Amino acid sequence: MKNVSTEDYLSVIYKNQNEAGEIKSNLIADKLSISNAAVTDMVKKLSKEGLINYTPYKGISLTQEGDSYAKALVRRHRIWELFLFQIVGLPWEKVHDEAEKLEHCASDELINRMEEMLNFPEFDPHGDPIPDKNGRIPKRPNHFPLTKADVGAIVSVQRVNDSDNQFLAHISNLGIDLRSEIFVKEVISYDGSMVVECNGRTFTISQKAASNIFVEKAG
Amino acid sequence: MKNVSTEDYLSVIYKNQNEAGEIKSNLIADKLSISNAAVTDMVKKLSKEGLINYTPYKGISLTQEGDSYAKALVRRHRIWELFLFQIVGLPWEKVHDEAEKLEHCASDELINRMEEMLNFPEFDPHGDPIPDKNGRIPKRPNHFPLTKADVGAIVSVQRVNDSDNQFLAHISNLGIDLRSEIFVKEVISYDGSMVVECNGRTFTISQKAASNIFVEKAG
DNA sequence: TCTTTAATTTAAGCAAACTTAAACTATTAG
DNA sequence: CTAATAGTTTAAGTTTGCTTAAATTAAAGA
Ligand SMILES: [Mn+2]
Ligand SMILES: [Mn+2]
Ligand SMILES: [Mn+2]
Ligand SMILES: [Mn+2]
Repeated sequence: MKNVSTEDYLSVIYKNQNEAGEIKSNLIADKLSISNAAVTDMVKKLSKEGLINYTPYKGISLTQEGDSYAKALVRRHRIWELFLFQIVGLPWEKVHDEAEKLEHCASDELINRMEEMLNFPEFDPHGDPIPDKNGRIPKRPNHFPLTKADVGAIVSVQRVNDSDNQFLAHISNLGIDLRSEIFVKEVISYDGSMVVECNGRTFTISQKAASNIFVEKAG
Repeated sequence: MKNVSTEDYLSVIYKNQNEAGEIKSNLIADKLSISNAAVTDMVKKLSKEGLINYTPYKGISLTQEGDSYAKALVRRHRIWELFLFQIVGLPWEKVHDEAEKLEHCASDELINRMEEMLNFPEFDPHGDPIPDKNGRIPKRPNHFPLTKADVGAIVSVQRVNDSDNQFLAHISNLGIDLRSEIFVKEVISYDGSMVVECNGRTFTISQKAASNIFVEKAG
């Protein structure tokens, strides 16, 4: 097992790489709240350790080894999140920060045991996929932001953006949960907010919030 | 919350202080597997931070503040241990090492939630007391090593030494658990080993093992 | 193409927590 | 009471991961 710092770099790279698998050093610095110079330093070390590909002034990307290490970290993180949510009963806006630390300090045995307790789940409390022991990532039907749903449609929540705790607490408060069904009654053209019905209650949801909720057409 | 290193020092001091509340720098170095020089360094810092009392060449002891911080750490550690044992189902020889890391990275909220799930327990899986939120430590009836039990006596296990995982796995294998009742049938004077009955099975237990099992007379 | 700007790297330095080796104190034995 | 020894501290140096400021490279606009 690598140290916490190394793990944080790998997981930031993994989560923020573009479609081509590349990331700017800039973005890493941003996400970790450190200077660019520190990133350059560390990136050299990670490269020497064979975890990333790096050519100065060009790009940064994960090697095979770095990628599978990062995938294992994401796995740990999401299993912790689901465990805290489902077994311990923490609300979904609190599990991420907790998991951010716990992911670095549980043995594989404990992670696997929790996975078993949770019955080998495919998705975390925010709807993000959990890689299995072999690094396989569950696929999911296409989903799109709630803002793209048509008036009159009934959709079901598949995933929510887990990067803003206030947002999570907010929609949870409105009664929106993973797998909730939402009936789109009206879209206010002025500001893009939506009038929806969910769990028998009708309320308005802002465009900003709706854009962070991902849904599929309800069958 | 202090950093991991500081926490490790405090908890080693707490757990290894003598009756007068003092500890040799020697012992700290030993327990943390680092040099004496490193301990001297750190001990100065902790002293400056008001967590320990320190006079060069004399003694090291916890201040009020250091003591209550250490107590909170022990609380975290033991709640984690019991949680892993009872809720997650890890065997008692595995919970200590896991808790050793987890104790540094769960929020108070999570610890308190686990405590609640466990119904405000008083003792960890090895029979060690769990300080409550206010630092109060549950008292327990007198207990003594199994080696001191008389032939013919029936005793119940109150606590086991949690510092050796092999020992824990061994006695667990023999069927000895916390609160097990043990009937002392015979003591072999040659090597001090004991023939005992526990859960209907009769077997021999070495003096070494028996000396790490603490019991009280069964009522 | 040349110049301006933005992104990135290099240089120099710092703090934390270690190390080994040497110097110092305290304790204990003769 | 002195000398040997055990325990502790100081000195000097290392590694890791960071900082700011200066230099370099790449990209974009005129
Ligand atoms: Mn998360
Ligand atoms: Mn998540
Ligand atoms: Mn323990
Ligand atoms: Mn214990």
